[in-house]
Amino acid sequence: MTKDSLLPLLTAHVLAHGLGGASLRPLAKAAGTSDRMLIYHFGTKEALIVDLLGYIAKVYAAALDAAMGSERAATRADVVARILAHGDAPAMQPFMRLWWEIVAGAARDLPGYQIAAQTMMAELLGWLEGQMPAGDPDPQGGARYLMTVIEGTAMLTAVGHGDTAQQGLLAGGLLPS
Amino acid sequence: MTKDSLLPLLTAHVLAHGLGGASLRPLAKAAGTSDRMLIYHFGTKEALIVDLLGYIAKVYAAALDAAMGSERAATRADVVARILAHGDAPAMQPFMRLWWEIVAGAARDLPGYQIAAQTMMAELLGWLEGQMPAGDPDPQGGARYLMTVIEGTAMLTAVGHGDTAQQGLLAGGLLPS
DNA sequence: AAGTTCACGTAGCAGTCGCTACATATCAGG
DNA sequence: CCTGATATGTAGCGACTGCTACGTGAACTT
Repeated sequence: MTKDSLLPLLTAHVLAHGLGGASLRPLAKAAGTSDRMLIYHFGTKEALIVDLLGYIAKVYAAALDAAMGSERAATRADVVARILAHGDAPAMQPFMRLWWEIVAGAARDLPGYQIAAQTMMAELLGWLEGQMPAGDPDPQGGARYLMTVIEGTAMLTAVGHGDTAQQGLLAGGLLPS
Repeated sequence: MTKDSLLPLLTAHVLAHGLGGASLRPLAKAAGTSDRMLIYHFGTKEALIVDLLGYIAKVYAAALDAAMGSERAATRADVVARILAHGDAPAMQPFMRLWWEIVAGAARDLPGYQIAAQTMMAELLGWLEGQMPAGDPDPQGGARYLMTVIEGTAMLTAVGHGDTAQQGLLAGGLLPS
């Protein structure tokens, strides 16, 4: 029972039940240990959360790499459509729910949240740059532009305004019609 | 001591200390009452939160109306610049921090969160529609497009990727250069 | 004047929180 | 064989959680 064998189990519990309300005893049960042992390994609940966020960021990076198709999209709209489909996949939804908790924690400057969120966004940006269509006039700037649009769409979707975002993407020429 | 006189004080406390970790006794102290009385008035903590979210949505609507300048912007980029400046104002930052908690709650389907978030986004959309430049070819779609971009920028700013979003807006022609 | 409802204080319930003290059990190195 | 570090279980601490039981003045109704 090392830290590294604990982190995947803790991640699974947090994906299912959330990060903000997580407490040591349920976390320990999910990981097959006791709260006593979690403190033994991580020292503090806060340190556990920080370690866990770092691990989740690495898992997210690996998931993005795995989802990276080798063929490039033909247009920016195709890039947007591809990544939105990826985010809408049922397998991604527990992660999406967790993501907004991470954003909320980052906005409140809780330890570890900012770094984890920045790591994941930097990873997404790199992925997007690699996905930009060949011959795009401004791949760097375009990737940043698409990331902004994509995250706005994700947020509006989370609060039930997904259709509004879709209409916006259409009006902006960012969805294949 | 009625509900309506309590809600502004509760809102102030929640803006300062967050919504997720709020518990009855600190809330009561901030409102000058006891936890006993909060339960007396609202019945349940959950009902209190739902009422509070509804009230906060109304406060947000009023704040938007008050911030609505009478003169229209000349370009879409000016609309974006104006509302981003509004969101970056120091007075708005406690609300922004709260906003991400609301989004996280909506993503987890906590009672009241979705409705409050939808109300606020609908209000913002209406405001944007009224702000679109005269002669804009597609005010409805354009407003939805700008809202998506603006919310994406807000999220990236919250996690410390504000500069990335700025570069994206520039590349998308959505910031006055 | 009697009865009813409202508004509020005090005290406390059962449960959970993060964390600790203490006792072991296991196992490698001298 | 002894010793020290690593690992784990049991019990519990004090603080806090949402919430309730109970009592009491004040106001309003009939």
